[in-house]
Amino acid sequence: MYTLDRSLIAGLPPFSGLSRPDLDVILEKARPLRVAAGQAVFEQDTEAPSFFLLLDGHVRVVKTTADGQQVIMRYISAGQLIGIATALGRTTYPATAIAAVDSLALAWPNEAWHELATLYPAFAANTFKTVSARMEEAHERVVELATALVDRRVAHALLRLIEQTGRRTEYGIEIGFPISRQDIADMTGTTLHTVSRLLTAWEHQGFVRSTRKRVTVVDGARLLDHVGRV
Amino acid sequence: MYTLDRSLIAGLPPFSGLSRPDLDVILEKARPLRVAAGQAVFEQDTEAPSFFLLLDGHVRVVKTTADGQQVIMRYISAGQLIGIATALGRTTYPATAIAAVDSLALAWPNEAWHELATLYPAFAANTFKTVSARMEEAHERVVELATALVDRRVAHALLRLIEQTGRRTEYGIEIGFPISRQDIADMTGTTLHTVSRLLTAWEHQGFVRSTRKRVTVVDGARLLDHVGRV
DNA sequence: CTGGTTATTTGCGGTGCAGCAAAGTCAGAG
DNA sequence: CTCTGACTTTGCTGCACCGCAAATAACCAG
Repeated sequence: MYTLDRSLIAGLPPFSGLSRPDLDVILEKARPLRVAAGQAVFEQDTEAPSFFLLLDGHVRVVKTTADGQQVIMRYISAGQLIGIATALGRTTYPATAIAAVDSLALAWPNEAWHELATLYPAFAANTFKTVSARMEEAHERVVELATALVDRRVAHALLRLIEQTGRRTEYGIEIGFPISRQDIADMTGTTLHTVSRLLTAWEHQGFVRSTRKRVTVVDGARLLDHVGRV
Repeated sequence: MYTLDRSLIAGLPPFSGLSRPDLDVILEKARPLRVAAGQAVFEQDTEAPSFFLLLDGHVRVVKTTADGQQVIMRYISAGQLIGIATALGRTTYPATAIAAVDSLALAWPNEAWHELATLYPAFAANTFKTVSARMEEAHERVVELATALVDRRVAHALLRLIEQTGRRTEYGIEIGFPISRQDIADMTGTTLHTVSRLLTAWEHQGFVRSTRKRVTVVDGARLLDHVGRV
């Protein structure tokens, strides 16, 4: 058993601008959901009955193509909404969400979204901002995939990850959850072999350090400069 | 001089669900803008004073990278909004918009968007739908760029274009505006040379026909099947 | 501690596609 | 009609990257 810390939730972006009583009404409708590492929060192309707020942990959102290839669309950290299919007018999830570590989420039934969106304009506005931001991120990724070489794409992916989830360590900034070479490859449209080769090369040059499922960026600026050359 | 055909505009997606008097108020605030083929409607990274509705013609939305490479994000056809930077909370345009043919647009000052969005909920909701749809398109493109080979990407691009703008002709369905090999390359992250080679190969096989800046898809189904094989 | 599973490294050969170069083709301006 | 610039085709060469294979290396359960 546990109790929700409402004051923590009140500060999260999806609910910014909402009054405390309003928030209580909203939280009333949610149920907590624990997800073990490696387990799915929801699966691509299945009926979408709920949307979620990640309270703790890290979740990767993965699209699988018809021929089985996987692409990691994004990593979700605590405080972010996920699986908001209903807000986009969909009835199925467009991707699978897998917990990268043991995670805790709140789940709302879809009906709640529509109630909340009409009752609390700030909530609808926040969702719109989120969707806008994700559209722009996706556009930037399209540009990068269409124009940049693999080393640049992988470097950018690492820098984005440490920006979103990085923790200071003795040697630099470490990505805040376990991530394999395969995962990084699935984020950047390459193979685990190529990622492995890049990481070892960069480790020799002192830009990064890595062990099994852990990556630390020692000097992000020099890494970016390194891959920047034509 | 010309007069707006309000009944035509009333049927366009961005304004669906709005009453005729409401629409008149909205149209009052717009000014017409003619753009010759090859001219920019707006330019990337410049101040965004207005948003636009394309009434006639075709416009391509292009992002240019720091090192000068171009990526065509989308083609806009008549009836679609464009340059809605302000709706996304931006003050500059994230891309350049170039008329592919002589085109006609309506331009509204940004202030109008915020007025309209608050006065007419249906307008805001339509915009949200548009942004959601573009986010999903962008996600699909990320997946395709990350997993599919060039021939598949080019084939898909052609099929999307004929779906959006195709006109029946004697031999098949022709893309509704002039488009060069370079343009197709900029849509799919490849080079004009590769596109040229693909088109000639496909022409020999009877899938497409093409002349200078014109592409006709003869048999889309067989083309897709052809590039689908591993 | 030990065996088994999962993740990583690294070499080698193959290939999809870019880049360069040059010729050919078409359209519009004058 | 012809000249000029824009577009397209096509061959050749090279390289970035993938795919396969096999050897470590790290973690986990019992």
